[in-house]
Amino acid sequence: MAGRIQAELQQSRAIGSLEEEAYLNIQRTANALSQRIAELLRGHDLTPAQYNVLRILRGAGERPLNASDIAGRMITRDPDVTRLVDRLEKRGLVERWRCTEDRRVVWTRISPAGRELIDPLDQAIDELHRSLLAHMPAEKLQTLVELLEEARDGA
Amino acid sequence: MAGRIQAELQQSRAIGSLEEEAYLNIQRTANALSQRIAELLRGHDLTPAQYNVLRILRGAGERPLNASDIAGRMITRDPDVTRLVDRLEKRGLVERWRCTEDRRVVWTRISPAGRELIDPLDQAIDELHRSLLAHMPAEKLQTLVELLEEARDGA
DNA sequence: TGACGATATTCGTTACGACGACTATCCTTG
DNA sequence: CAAGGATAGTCGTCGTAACGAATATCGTCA
Repeated sequence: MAGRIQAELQQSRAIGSLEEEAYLNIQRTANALSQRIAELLRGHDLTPAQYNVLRILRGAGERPLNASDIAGRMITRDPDVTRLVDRLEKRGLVERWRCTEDRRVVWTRISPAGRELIDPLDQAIDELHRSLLAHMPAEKLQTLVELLEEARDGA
Repeated sequence: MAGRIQAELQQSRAIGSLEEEAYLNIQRTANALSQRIAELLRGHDLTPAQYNVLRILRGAGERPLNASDIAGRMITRDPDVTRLVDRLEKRGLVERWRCTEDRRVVWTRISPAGRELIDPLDQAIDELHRSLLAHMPAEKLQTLVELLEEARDGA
């Protein structure tokens, strides 16, 4: 019967596998949640990627990081980090200088202005994270985390 | 003790809430899985968004869709559909013509070439979807789907 | 020392997705 | 029928993320 309907609609994949349904649900959920984060950050003229870089740099404290370090802590490739940090430097949120011992590397460090921008944001982001999933009991969240980790094992 | 370490590293949010952990896991998993899909499609010179549009159009059969229809079935906004379909038209994968009754709307339909491109792809995509999550029993996938749906309820 | 491979970054390009603004067309309503 | 609002689509712009290629520098080893 389902096959009949599928043939008529010419949508042979309309009713997909459980695996596909899981895939689509992961994508939709990731999208819905990240939009809310982006929305909050937009009010402070930051994109999620920029906020992410600033947090990574702040996490390193006074110790500067190079592009590969930053890329390694994100999912991003080195080439993209350059331009991402370019924009942050242009706004004075990070400082960059070339390493004198190894002139190939460029050190990057968060600036005081960068800190001033993201420090007050932490609490808001943390609260948003919590509130987005506050309707779920901890036990379910724990299960969700475990299932997602397991899901990634195959990819 | 944990607070001590956090203070030293200046990473006050490094050890986040369970909600944040869930959020990050959703993002990472979505990313890991969609990369594999994109990889497969790249071999056929299609992006995920393009494949998505073509499947939507094929699903409509002979009946053409306008930009709002297409946008409504994706997460995408109307303005972006225009250019997305522009590229598909340039490659002859879709046909577009202006509606005569209401000259504001532009009908879009998948072309024979478009069908020929995606028809053989369906099986490969379906198999990839399955194989990416094949290591998880159906029961866990079902739980995952339910938890993700519940997670979205808050956003 | 000089050639060669490895490493770190930058540059060029394309596509996507978000924002807003603009145009064309239709529809209503006075 | 004309004015104004609604609708459908397009255009301009930016930032991100992917690809590959190019450049600069370093380290090694013959």
